[in-house]
Amino acid sequence: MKYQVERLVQAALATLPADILPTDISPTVVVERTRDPAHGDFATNVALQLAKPARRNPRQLAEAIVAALAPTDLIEKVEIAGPGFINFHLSARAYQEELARIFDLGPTYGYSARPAGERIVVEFVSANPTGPLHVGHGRQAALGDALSALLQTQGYEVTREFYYNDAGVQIHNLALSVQARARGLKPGDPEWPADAYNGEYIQDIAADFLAKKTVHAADGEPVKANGKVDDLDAIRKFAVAYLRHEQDIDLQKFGVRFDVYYLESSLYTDGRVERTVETLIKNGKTYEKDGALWLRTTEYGDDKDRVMRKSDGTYTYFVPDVAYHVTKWERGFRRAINIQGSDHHGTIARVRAGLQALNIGIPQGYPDYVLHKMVRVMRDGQEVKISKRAGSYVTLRDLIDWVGRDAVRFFLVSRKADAEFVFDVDLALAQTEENPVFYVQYAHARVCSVFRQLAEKGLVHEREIGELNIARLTETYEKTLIRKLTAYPEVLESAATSHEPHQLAHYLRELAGEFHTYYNAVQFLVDDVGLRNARLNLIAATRQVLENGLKILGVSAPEKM
RNA sequence: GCCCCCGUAGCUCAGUGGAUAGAGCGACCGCCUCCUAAGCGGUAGGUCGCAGGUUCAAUUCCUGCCGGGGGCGCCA
Repeated sequence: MKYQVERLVQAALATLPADILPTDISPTVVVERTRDPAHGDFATNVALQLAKPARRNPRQLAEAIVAALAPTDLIEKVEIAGPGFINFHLSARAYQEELARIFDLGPTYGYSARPAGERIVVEFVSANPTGPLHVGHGRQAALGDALSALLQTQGYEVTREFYYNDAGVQIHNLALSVQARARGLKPGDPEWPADAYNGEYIQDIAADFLAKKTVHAADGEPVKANGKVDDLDAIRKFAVAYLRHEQDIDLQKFGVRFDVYYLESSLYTDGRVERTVETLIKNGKTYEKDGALWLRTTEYGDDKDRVMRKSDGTYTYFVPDVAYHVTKWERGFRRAINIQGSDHHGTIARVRAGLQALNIGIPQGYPDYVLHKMVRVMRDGQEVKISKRAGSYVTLRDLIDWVGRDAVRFFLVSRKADAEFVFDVDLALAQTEENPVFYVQYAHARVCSVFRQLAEKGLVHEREIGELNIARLTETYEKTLIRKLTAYPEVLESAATSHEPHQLAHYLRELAGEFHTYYNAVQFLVDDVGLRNARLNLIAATRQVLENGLKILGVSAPEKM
């Protein structure tokens, strides 16, 4: 709908004579939803924007624009208001057409009509296979999956990707930890390794290793333990497979699926890390100092150069990271979005610098990042900092067990990523008024209930009759609800392009609110067939939009509560 | 010291270069002979951290300061 108004204004501007609007001015028309319904449905400030360059009084200019608008039955009334805003009041017909689109498109209502077809990779979670997923990973999973779904509504072909840091020191420490547990040691013992992982899950892995069990991660081969305590390599393989499988279970419980698991170790085995380093050396972007190899990241805006190859001959973590991002580019992803904790923000400059220094045509801002702040968990009015299984942090599994998947997913995307988040377990558990998840789901269930009652009365919903009677939906709360419903495609576009899924969560909360108001104000199952079906159309459309929006967030839309 | 993010109602948070700054919770007052009261209506509550600047217009953009969080490793 917004587009239609935008195009209308644009066309009007194009027809203005040069003495009113000089031809060298090419304005970008911004049409917005009005905040106050008295100002109509949409408004543009284009006359105010143009007033200065055109050296004209804004109201005068607005009048000229309005006069040049092509006639259309989508708009009932155009007004000039305040200093020079142009307000558009849509016709009942415009709304009827939009409601019809909701029915016709169903689950795909709100999707962008433009077939972008561009491929984009969204990387998220990317947890080290050294322990259970924590609540921060949960925030990433909720954000990443919702953002991916949002991008899909805009026509992108999205790949959800998980990067496994299965090489490096932390994996070695994991193997040592399991080995120590297998030998009967525990944290605090004198022989317990210094950098070991202390969580209880290490004991579980050791026990299964000794019992010669088999584990199977989502995309790997089954790994059978040989039970030999001295075989550190076997322990490492088993422990990694074990923890990857554990993470698979958590993610599945959370309703998040990945298309690609990319293993850091593969970057070494297929020579990509070496090739990356060679290219950087060849391009003259490196130098030797103190027995280490350095990358001149300062040439690309970093505040100091960074070590690539340590004096012991191993690489620092960002080297495989650069090699990894080259594969994203080479796999045809012209856009890449990484979702990470804000504690990683310092690494962004390094990775981008490495990609630039390779000089293979990757643009400067590649990849994009969405950084999120920490999650703190409150329960019974106190912060929860530890869990039995992981030791030093609350796991995603704990959270899902406590409050259920729907609440966790909705809560974790309901705030801007860059704001700190306090997860209130008691609030999420409350199946009462103040819990936003239940509030939205309840709206959906209530519509379903109305249709069940309709069937019990032996009646059917007749859409065409409703459409003929849409003009009878004249109450304020009916108009407000229609307006809200038809804003849905704009919300999806905005949330997708700004990488902000929380916009959708807020929208759904508001939409549910408008519905509850409506529900309370009128009876739907009235004897008047025309009015009844007009109202049923409206709430059926509401149900559809609620369902579509919740699906994007990975939250269920129950028919009964 | 440097870099990034945040600072809006008692609390948790939305929002915007424009027309009276919003929601939920909490407080207070109302609403079930009626499709789920897990709901709805109303009242109260704000110098949008502080100070400058840009603009016809700043809570929104810029600069500085104050307060909170995170990051500044030959760790990942």
